[in-house]
Amino acid sequence: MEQKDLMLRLMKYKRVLLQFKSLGLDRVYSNNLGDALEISAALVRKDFSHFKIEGNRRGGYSINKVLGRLNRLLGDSGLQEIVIVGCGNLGKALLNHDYIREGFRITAGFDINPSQPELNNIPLYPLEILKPYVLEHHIQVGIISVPASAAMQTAEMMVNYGIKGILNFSPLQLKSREECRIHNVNIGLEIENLFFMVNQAEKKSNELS
Amino acid sequence: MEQKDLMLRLMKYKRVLLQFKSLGLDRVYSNNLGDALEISAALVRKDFSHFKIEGNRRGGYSINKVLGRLNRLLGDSGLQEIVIVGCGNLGKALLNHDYIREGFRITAGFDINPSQPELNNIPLYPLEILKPYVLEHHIQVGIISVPASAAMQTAEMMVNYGIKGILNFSPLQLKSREECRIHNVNIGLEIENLFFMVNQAEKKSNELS
DNA sequence: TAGATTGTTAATCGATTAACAATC
DNA sequence: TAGATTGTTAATCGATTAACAATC
Repeated sequence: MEQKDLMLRLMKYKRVLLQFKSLGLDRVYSNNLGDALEISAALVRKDFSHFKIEGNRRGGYSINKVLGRLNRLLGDSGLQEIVIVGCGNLGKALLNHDYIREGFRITAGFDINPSQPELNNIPLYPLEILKPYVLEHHIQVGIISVPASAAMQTAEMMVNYGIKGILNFSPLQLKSREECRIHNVNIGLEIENLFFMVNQAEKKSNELS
Repeated sequence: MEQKDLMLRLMKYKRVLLQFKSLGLDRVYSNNLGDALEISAALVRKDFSHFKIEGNRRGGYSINKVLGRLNRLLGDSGLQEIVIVGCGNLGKALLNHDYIREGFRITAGFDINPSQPELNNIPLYPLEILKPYVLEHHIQVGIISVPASAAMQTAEMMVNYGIKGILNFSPLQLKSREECRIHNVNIGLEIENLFFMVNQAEKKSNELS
């Protein structure tokens, strides 16, 4: 959890700072960032000092300076290429979105049986092409949006072809391994969790009254 | 984090136990569950003992007994109804999935301009219908799958109509409030994070060689 | 019995926060 | 200077783990 949370925070700092900047601001205080991320100002300062991001004891932090440092830390590694395996509705939804601002670009979709040759200017290939494509383009990260029944073998394939990171949208929980990090986005679990918390909150407010 | 993580673990226990059961097993050991969830066996026992879920010092835990207890804890509250606001590709993808096994059901989709009257037997309504629908059906949880530009006002509406939990798929980070829990699923952030971790792992292996 | 697994205590570990001196 | 904010230390807090006695 630790390292992952910290890095997610750095990415969030970056996004918030870019927003502030686009609003015309030059400097921020630790408590501005704390408010935006819903964390304490102390934690912001701690994070920054951990990475030698320095501010001014009166004037807070220079947005540009912090952004520069964050880009170096997060690897301002240009536009990264990713692929999507599984071009049903979910895959198409992801293909339709423009992620370029977020630092990556979906360059191809794969499906056992693509319903169309391209979508949003991104080519859709049959699954057989995945291996040569990944090898040729040195793809490091991919998205799985196939049905649960195909998820395991899809992941297997992707790992075999050398993919190092997978975002898995299938309901099947996949395990990370040494050679490949897998993040599971389990929509059902999230909803179930929301219901639980909502019910909790209700119980609590009933107790009070 | 604390409570939320614990509850997510309980849900994962439940899912894994259901799988084990469907495989014909009767009993499990703490280390089976630990392996499945990628946590330590000690944590499993701790969680169980915290909720007075008892096992047998030699024979592990009875799957049925644990499941019974988990259902009571998690609120085996029948099939819950949820709605989706935003029926573009992502919304359609979610509408197409059958979540009944996961304990809830999407009963309606809403869009400023629905492209079709129904999908997967679920009616799609224009946004004006959202308010009466939510009130009449006592909807507690909803999904936001609208573009970033519409996300904030969509959430505002939903909260006003009395929705208590939102799963937000738009790239705009929304804040939870007292009256309504919001979970953000930020795909861009997840991918960015994967790239970071992949690069980290690479660096580390380069250092070793 | 011998062996294995639970249940629980105490130890560890790490993340977060409080608080305040340094300083702009 | 007076006031405000950083940078950092020490304290807190809570989650996780190690370890082992209890016991099936």
